[in-house]
Amino acid sequence: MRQNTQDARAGRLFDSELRVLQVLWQYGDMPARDIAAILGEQVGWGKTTTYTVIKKCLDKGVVQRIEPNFVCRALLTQEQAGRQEAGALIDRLYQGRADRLVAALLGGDRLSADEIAGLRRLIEELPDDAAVE
Amino acid sequence: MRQNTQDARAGRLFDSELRVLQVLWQYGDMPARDIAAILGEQVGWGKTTTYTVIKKCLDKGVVQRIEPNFVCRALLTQEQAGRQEAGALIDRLYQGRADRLVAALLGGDRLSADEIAGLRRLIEELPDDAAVE
DNA sequence: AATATTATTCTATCGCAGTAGAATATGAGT
DNA sequence: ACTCATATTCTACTGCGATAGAATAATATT
Repeated sequence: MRQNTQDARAGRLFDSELRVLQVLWQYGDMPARDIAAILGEQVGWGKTTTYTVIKKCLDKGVVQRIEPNFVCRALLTQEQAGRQEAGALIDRLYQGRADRLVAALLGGDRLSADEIAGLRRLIEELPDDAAVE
Repeated sequence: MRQNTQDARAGRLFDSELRVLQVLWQYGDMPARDIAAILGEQVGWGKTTTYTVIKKCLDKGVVQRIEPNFVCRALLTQEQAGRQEAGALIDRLYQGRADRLVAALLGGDRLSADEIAGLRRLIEELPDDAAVE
């Protein structure tokens, strides 16, 4: 019997893969062994764990392997990953309407006054007719 | 060897549980057997599956059982669930900064012109000093 | 009350994300 | 070329979310 009857998230990134990507986003291209060192220290992973997860990222096409030295390069930007995940959340919990998520955040307590001010500036600069669909 | 080295999501709702909640949000309080009927049709679940998932919701405290007739009531609003999930996403991918998520959405293509206009109105009505932290 | 039907629980299977030990390959130093 | 150290792969275990069959309890029907 199949799992996840109708899977909404296609190329979902797992937490473990995200950890690898985050290292690459933070430090740029980097040999696998260094990633292992960093994640070993940051989250206590054994080095084989890191290599295994990197492998999955390679298979999934979100990381590229460059020789020599098993240098890893993220093929997905942090922005792309963020949008992708946000999109999945919006579909799962906000009936596909991004504005409802934004409204929920504006109405919640996760935004400081400064942040709201920044967003206000941002949204005022946006052209009225942006992103016509 | 513990799994999920440092789990960011505490009371996370699983997709299956969300399905049950969504039925309750949509139709209001409802006997388990009716939920099973709906989910059987909507997503093809066997009825025992529904009962099992409902049980988990009960254990987790997000659904309340009311007798007679095993009536289920959501103890978590859709808004609460949405904020909770959004918060997890923000922590996972936006360094805990909600405004970055909003900015990403504003910069993306998930918002129509109408939606942006609505948000602009919303944000303009917000007091400058809302949600001081 | 005996029987049929439907509701509910008990318990189990399955697949996958997370994790890593042991085996192997690669390179450095002599 | 040989030894040692380190890098990389191979393979496997584990826990849990998803799913549901079989057993039991409750209710309706005759």
